[in-house]
Amino acid sequence: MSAGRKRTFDKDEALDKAMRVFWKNGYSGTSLSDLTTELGINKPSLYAAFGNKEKLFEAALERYLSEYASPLSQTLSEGEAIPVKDALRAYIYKIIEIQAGDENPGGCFFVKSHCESGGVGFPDDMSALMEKKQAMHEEMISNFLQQKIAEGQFTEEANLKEITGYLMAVIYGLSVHARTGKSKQELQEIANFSLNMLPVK
Amino acid sequence: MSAGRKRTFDKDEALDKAMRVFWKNGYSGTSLSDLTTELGINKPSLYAAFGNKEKLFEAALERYLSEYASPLSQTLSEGEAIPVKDALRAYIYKIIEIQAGDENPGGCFFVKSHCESGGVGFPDDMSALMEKKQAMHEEMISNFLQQKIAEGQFTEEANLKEITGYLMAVIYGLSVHARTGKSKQELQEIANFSLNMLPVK
DNA sequence: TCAAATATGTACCGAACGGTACAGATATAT
DNA sequence: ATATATCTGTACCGTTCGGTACATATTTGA
Repeated sequence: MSAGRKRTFDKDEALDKAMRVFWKNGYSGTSLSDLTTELGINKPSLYAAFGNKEKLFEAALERYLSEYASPLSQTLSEGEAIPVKDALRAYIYKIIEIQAGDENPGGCFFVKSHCESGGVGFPDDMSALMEKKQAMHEEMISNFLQQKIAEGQFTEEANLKEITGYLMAVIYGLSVHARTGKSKQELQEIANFSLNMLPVK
Repeated sequence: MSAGRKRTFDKDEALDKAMRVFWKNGYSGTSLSDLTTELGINKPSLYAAFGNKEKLFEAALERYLSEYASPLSQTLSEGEAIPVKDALRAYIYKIIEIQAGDENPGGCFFVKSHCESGGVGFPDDMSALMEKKQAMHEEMISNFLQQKIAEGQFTEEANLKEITGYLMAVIYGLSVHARTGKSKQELQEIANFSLNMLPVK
């Protein structure tokens, strides 16, 4: 073990708190004071542990994706034997739990960041990173749907690109609805309505 | 006419520019320097004309709604004799023109503001105002759909609240898609896909 | 035991923030 | 013509911004 004084806070816990602060306030809307107050540490400790504001934001976003997005994606890839609508319903219900859960800020951290992306205060590197993550998410959904199409679960005229874009739009839309304060139940109703209309045999 | 030196800039033009700056960067992401630079005036002139940053933002949001949202709403209310899908398609196509138009920042100013709402840097009064505007928009769409249901254009099991929530989700989702850089054509395909599945007779 | 290494708290940095005082310019009303 | 009203430009206000220097407190390895 290396020499030196021990850190008095849990780094992972601190990152989780930082993620929630950014999730609630956005990158531009969050100050270092907001962070140090919420994390209960002071600036030098924060900088020693995470680099700077931009790097901390990036770490927070990565954490959000690995903690929330990736496990949900597994829901889809594991649901191979399940009818496509049921798999998607399970997927979207979990998303709703996150975005409308009382323990979290409303909505989706990723969507919120997308809305900030491109602005003058938002780091260009981050915009580029988000574009990449966005493409990965789209590809994941597309792969899942491709497989279901190959399995013959969709009707013949179903178009992969359209369904993918549609599903992402619905997910994005639910996220904004969640941010505006819609309840889990309302979101679930909308999700079911959206799924029931899919061109599935 | 009142005495005093004349204003050297067009107030309406300045407000339009301010709207676009906020639209691109958000409330927290926009500084007074950003505004004075873009508007080509200095701070005392800006304050004399618009009050302060918060009031200017409010005026910009109101302008966005009256310039873009309200005329579009008229598209719907005028389309009384038109089949519901065609009316909605015309409505959403116009939205797409705005949100993916090269002359504008990407996405929807209102959705972007909703994502900022509730954050520490965002004025509470503004959050309250946006909630009101949001409710008005929802009611407008709901009224339109109610009428179409009354006309018998939807199938019997169609539920007003669900369709309204669904349509708003689709519109929100398209807005986020637009912010991530999707082309007008892609957005139109997604819009058509979304509309074609509606439970219309 | 003591030097090296790491974390902490205070106190500070220059820059940018939102906002304004004030002097000078320019218009109208009388 | 002149008093009054309004706008403009400069220069500044106190505060907060993101970020850091430095002294002190702990820890480990030798």
